[in-house]
Amino acid sequence: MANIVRSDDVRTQNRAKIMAILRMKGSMSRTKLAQYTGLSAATITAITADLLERNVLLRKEAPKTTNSRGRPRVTLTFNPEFACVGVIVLQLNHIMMSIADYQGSTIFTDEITLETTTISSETLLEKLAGFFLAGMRTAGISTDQLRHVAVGVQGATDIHATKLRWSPIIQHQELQIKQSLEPVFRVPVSVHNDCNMIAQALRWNEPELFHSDFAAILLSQGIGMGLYHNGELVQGKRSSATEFGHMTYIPNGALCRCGRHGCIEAYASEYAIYRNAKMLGDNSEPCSDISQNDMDEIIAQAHNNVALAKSSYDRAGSAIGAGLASLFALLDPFPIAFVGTGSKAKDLLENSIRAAIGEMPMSLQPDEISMLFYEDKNPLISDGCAVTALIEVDKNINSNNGKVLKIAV
Amino acid sequence: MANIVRSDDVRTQNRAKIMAILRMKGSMSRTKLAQYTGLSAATITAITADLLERNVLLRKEAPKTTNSRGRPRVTLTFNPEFACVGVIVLQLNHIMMSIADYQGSTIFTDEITLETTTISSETLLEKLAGFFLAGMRTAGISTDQLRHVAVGVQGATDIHATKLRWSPIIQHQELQIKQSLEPVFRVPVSVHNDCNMIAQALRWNEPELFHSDFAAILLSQGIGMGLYHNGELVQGKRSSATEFGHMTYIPNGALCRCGRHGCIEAYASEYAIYRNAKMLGDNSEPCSDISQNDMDEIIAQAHNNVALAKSSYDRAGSAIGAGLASLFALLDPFPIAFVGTGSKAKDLLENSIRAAIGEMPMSLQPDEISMLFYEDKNPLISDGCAVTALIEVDKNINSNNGKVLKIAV
DNA sequence: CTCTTTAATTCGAGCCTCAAAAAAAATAGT
DNA sequence: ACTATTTTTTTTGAGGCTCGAATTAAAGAG
Repeated sequence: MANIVRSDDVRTQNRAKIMAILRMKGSMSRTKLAQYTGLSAATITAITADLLERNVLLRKEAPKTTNSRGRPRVTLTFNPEFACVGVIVLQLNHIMMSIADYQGSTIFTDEITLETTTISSETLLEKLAGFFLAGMRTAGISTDQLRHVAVGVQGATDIHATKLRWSPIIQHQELQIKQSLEPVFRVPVSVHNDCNMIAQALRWNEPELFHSDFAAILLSQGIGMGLYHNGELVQGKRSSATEFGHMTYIPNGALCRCGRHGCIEAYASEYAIYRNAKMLGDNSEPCSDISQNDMDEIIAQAHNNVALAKSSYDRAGSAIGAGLASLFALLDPFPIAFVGTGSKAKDLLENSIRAAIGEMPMSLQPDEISMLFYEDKNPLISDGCAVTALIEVDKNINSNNGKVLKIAV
Repeated sequence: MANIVRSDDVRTQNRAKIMAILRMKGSMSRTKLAQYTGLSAATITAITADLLERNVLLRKEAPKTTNSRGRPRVTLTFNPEFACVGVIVLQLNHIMMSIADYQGSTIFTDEITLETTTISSETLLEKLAGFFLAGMRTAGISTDQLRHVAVGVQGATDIHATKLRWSPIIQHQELQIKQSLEPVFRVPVSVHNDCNMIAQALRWNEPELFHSDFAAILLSQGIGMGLYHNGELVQGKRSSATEFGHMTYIPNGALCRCGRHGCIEAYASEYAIYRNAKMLGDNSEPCSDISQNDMDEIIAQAHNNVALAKSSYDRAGSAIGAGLASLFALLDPFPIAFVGTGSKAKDLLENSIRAAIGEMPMSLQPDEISMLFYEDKNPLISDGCAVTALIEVDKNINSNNGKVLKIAV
């Protein structure tokens, strides 16, 4: 139900609208803002004057290319120096970090490897914090400028973006990331599923293709999904993740990493393709450390028409296609982005995916469904986290009237 | 993006909130309204004064049971005579209609049978209109009082609630219900999927059990679903229906009524259970006219441990359970209402459904999932339509400042 | 150096909500 | 019967917000 509306809620809403448009478009003049928002010029002046005074926005030097008559428009942008945000991406045996200014430009980035599976929760959290702070120091950025840190993780997070509920990359459950990092960073920390961050990044980078309704499917060790429906991220009731990989493909079928049988992941993930191509049997224990070389080799075999390799990819495609068919039955068809090393096998997968989707009940042609492939997931995850962090800062500025939100120690 | 912009939008929002609470609770005093909405007493007075003057609300004679001190509270309700709404439910060979007053009490109801499958679209639409208007005359209600007609149909409607896109009960596609009935009734007409109406009714009747996140699954000739997630009805991008029955259960499995193979419906609908129990084969043409007697007989056999009958129901339960497991992987587990004659077999289905849901990856116990069974679908569909129609009228009063919206001929 | 054009700002009107004060309508007590 | 008390509702004035109209600012055109 819509919330109570007071007079100053109107201002908050409209300011949010202006900031959101500016975030999306980068920069814009007041007149254009009035057109986009539908607000009057007077209101735009009032709101932007406030934001300019508070140093949130900046008057940008006009390009002056337009040789038209009249008073020139003044372009407004976010002030890059107003704040900065941090990104930490936690993956199997790998941590990335980056720092972006308030305009969204990355100003520093670093990564390290470390054994995530054997390490204790406490040590892992200490490492995360230490590695990020080291990056801040190297980049020469004072912690005073930091306003938010978004953490992207492989695994299921909770709906409130506070913790990692379950993940294949760590042994113990319930990694309380927000709770333990906030006292260190002294700014709000949020925790997000990597696939959702990929979807966020795609939505940001290619709004014409991916906006209201689309899915990003991550093909790697596991199978993940970030799904937007009606312009909103689809999340569970408690957990963040739309666990596409754990939808049922074959009842009582192949053994999945999650312990159940017949999940899509048990047919379409790297370990599933690997064990099928190596004839290890559908109920053999999922391998967690398959090298990229191993996978490349299977792809090469498939390209050379080695039957077993080819059929392994066919099976993976069929599993993904069947899952998509089910999803399309629920929400109608939408475009899909396949992300991650698995999409190196684009040509091996696409046909069987389309075949398995088959004809939709509503006589929708399968060819209408657009599929795009992105091999490199990491820049997308980072970008998604950065955007998410910036949006959080924007929200904060808006609701707290620009007061810097710091966490008490 | 949220859209509150102007000062009067604030009023519209807050008035909507008051009306929604009053709709839900039936009646309430101004003081209680202030508590529930969080608005100040002054604002409640202003808004309700306006609604009282426009005859939308009514001062209800106080029950006077409370022998407390102080000025007695005046209870406010919707004025039953302010308007009335119509309901038409279109099913296989069957039409129901009813009329409800503005408070939601049903004041007239009627039904007829007619061959929906053989009739032409034009004749069917004429029949619908004629039957409803005849009901209005019999009930002695002037068409001036009518403010909205909600049509509930079996099949997929479009997202704008204007037409029936596809249905097993008619031969031709794209039945333009809104377009052809509005000129006759001269009030707005909306078209809704029956399962969504069932969900709406359950949400209304039992808000403690079914509110933000739940599904209603209709078990009858086909398998339908009305799904609420995060307090909102889940709909497709273009079509209304979450086609649970057409999610894939067994790839390339049994023949479904939709023409594809392996849908849940091809295992769990009446025709699926019937053809399995009668050993007609999974690819035999789906029967559309199985009598309730036939189904009752199979249920009786199953209760008498006839293996084939029992296994038919087991299989149906497994199909439904597998579908739910997939849905739970996407959205986390939620309570389910099983509705329709199929839920007569409650005891035969529940165990195999729960078994197929199995253990959820997030270590959620399957017993936590509450399942309720409702044999009689029709009152739920009617109630859902009535509530939907009333909400439409409320919206209209709110946005058009109470002016009666009539359709020009 | 003035005219025209376009952008941005200022100002008063009109809403809306809210808190505080006032009024209304009952019961309790003497 | 009459006053005090209690609770609900209304009235009143202040403050915030957006909007349209008028005004000011900052260019190019002639």
